[in-house]
Amino acid sequence: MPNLTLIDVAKLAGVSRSTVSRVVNEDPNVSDDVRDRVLTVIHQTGYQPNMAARSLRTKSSNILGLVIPENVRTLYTDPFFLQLNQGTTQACNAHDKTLALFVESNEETLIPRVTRGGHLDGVVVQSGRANGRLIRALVAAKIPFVVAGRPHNTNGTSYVDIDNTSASYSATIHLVRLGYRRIATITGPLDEVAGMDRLIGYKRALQDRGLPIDEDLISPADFREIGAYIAAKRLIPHRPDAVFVASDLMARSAVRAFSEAGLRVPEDIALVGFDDLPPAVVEPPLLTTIRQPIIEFGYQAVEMLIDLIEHGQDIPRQILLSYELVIRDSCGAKLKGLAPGTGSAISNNSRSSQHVGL
Amino acid sequence: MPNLTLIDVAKLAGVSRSTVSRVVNEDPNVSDDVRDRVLTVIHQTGYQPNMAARSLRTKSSNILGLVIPENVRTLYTDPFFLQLNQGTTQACNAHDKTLALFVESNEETLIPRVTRGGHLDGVVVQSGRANGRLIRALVAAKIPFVVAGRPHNTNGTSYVDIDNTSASYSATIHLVRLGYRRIATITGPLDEVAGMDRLIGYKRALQDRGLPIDEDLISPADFREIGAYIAAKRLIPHRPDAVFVASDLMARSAVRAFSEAGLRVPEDIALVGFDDLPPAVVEPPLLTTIRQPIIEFGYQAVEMLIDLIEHGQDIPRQILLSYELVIRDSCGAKLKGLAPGTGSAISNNSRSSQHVGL
DNA sequence: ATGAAAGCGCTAACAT
DNA sequence: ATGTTAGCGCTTTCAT
Repeated sequence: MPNLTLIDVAKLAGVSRSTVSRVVNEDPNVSDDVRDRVLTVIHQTGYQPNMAARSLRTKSSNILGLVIPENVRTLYTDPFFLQLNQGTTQACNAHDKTLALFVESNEETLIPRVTRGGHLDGVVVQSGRANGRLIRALVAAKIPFVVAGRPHNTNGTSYVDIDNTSASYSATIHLVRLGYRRIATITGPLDEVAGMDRLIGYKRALQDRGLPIDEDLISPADFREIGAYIAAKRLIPHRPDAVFVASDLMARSAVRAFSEAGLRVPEDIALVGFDDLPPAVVEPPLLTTIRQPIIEFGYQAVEMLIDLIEHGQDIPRQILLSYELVIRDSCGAKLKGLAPGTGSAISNNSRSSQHVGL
Repeated sequence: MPNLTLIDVAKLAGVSRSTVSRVVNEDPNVSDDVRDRVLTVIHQTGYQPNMAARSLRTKSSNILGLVIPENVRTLYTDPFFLQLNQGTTQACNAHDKTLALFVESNEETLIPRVTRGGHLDGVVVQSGRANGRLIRALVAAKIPFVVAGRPHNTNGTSYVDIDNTSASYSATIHLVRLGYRRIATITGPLDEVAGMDRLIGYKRALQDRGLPIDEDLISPADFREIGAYIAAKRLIPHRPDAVFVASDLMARSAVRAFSEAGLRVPEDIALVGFDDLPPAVVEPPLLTTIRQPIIEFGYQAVEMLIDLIEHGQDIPRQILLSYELVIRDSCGAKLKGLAPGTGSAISNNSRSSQHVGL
């Protein structure tokens, strides 16, 4: 039977309500016997402090928001979001925070639901899409926030991300090392940070190894299946011997496009993907790919957010997480007898996450 | 710049704060010109009412909880939970409710997090597992709740479920109609309602068609892969010609067990599954199975909960949703030329959901 | 170490 | 139609 208040407990314990409050909040300035008495009453009655009243006073609710400006269906279907979510949920559990979910592709209705006063101590924003309006609204509402996963606009905001440039650099270098010379790329959307960074890494790798950058071998796409299919077809006449594809999902499309043109992967054309999500291993050829620590990623975003809430967010914090190159079949390393092992060999970047300058 | 209150708005608009409150809450007793004036100020200032204060007064937070007594990993991996979740999330969006997520397999820590006062207007509990303690805690805390998905303890509680008995009855009848006579079953855990109900439907179908119930043909399992594998092996010496398996995941295990014994599905032994989740169609033989409207299911649970919150929960409400028998390859209907069509033919129970007596 | 009292921002009688 | 007022349950000075 709850609905009892501090006053009820105070009466039962024969003390004032301030004392009960102190006990509940573990204030050391309470004598041991009084504390025991109060605690006993609390346990017997099952008293639970009223959160609304508490947050009204303290201006803090212990609730963190997870904002995903996407369709509900997308969230529960796309393995990227699922893993990101898993990480954030686990982190909230670990820190005893309540997690509120805001999933809606329409910013118009999403924004007021999130900013609607007082509810939230802070939010994690998940999306690769442009979300300038949302972020501006968050700033205006003074809600602390961290952007997780492919942030679009990063100036002055705190975020957690993969080091996309460095990862795509490694992927491309891997292909160079295997002896390929006409290395193409199928990119993500170039107006997204992740898409652009992965292209930059690709270019930089070619430059560093003295290979020419051939615009015909750069085929822009959009992280989606059809876009990648078309992009792959476009590449064929230019006879690449390898392709770095900016996501596993797109890599699968590319495999299809190539095989329709009679090109086998990796015999006729090698492939490296990005993500290491289920599409990478759903069917042969198993994809050599860049593994992102996505769960970790969601986890870190929450921890950063909590830190921001507790210690102020004047200085934006930014973390880049490391990745792994997972070598499987599509790059042809095994074919060439160059794979380090039988199973999926893993080559690490830097094991620990690296902080990046402000 | 938020952090302004009713009083600030009132001053700026030259009215009292009750008037502003009335405008915000769409009370008709406000003259048009005053309303306009206040609304203007609200828009200009970007005022948003403080939720904590509001819920302290009204005893209502507009937050619904989604309680899932499972591992976080399970939630984000098991397609059943994913779909259930999708439905609840969509319903919360549609009703402009904030959704708070509580995912934790340990009831010890889960319960206080959920009941911790005042937060929640109500919760949807998702689980097939025994959750007596959780439910008792909810009752004690006077938090309205609805159980979604295979509730264990149903006395006096409101819930949404599939009509498991009727569905398994249909599945079994389908096998009888196809001419099978030694029809076995691999069950779910018999201490769960869903597991038991599916067994009951199976038995009832055999009885109704004058077939004997042979205990040797009833092989208990637990909705898990290994359990089902063993259960299937156990069945083989008794030479069933068909099996009704209480979940698709288990059906896949059974296919494996049979094929290892040289039995082909459906040529040597027919199979009907349950769920119509991805495992049903991931590889041949495509499973004939019972499709549950799981998303709908989560959606209905939320709507029921809202109704409970608004109109009192003295009378527990209980809804059984209809299912569909999806005919694919594993039952052998096509083999026998008895399938209604080429694609997956669908036979309906009753299209609309049916309310079940109190 | 404990109690008294003020007030967080809001809504809902109750007045007018 | 609008204003006045009294709390909702809690934390937090300020006294003692």
